[in-house]
Amino acid sequence: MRPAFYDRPVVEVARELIGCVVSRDGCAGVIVESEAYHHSEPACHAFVGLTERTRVLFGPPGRAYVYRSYGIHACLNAVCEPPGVGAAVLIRALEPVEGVDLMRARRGLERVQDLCSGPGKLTQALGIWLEDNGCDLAAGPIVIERKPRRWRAPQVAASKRVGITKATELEWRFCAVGSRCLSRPAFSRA
DNA sequence: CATGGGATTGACT
DNA sequence: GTCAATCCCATGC
Repeated sequence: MRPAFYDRPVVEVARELIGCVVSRDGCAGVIVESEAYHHSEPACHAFVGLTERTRVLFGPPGRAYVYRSYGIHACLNAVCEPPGVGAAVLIRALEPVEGVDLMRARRGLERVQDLCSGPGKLTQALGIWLEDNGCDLAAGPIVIERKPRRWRAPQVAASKRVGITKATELEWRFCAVGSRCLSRPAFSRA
């Protein structure tokens, strides 16, 4: 989508990204899990302010923020809200729809539900790495597009974010109810 | 300049 | 259930 889609409150964008499609170089998947992060709360990388690492987070909406996690993995975010506001949606899980065999080769696994069911897994499956940091999500190489018809109105559950130690009370995680490709089961409903 | 800690995953007890 | 891998960044001395 165009930058205007992302130029809104990050929690709103996180919810609406459920059902949208992420693609890169022939591999694609439907977003089934997302989380919102905002510079006003300490779980967000942008909480520390503008640094070299957070430059993209504070930049224009509609760009990819890709960072290294635990020294090993890459995680993909969509930057939201106007320039000067550090906010992004972490893409946590996809349901594979295209390029499944290439994803299997990259992951070294067979089962479709194991290919993209986690933030580090989906970047490996799609070939996303740190070089993609800052790329325009409308122009690529990583592209996010509107929902396919069958995903028009997925039932979405809200719950607490996963894997963080600060601001754990916020229910800023969103899941497509019933998907078998979530990183963890969805709990509460919204 | 040294150090600690991750928005995780997969292998192992 | 526990735990190591691995490295960049932010913090503190």
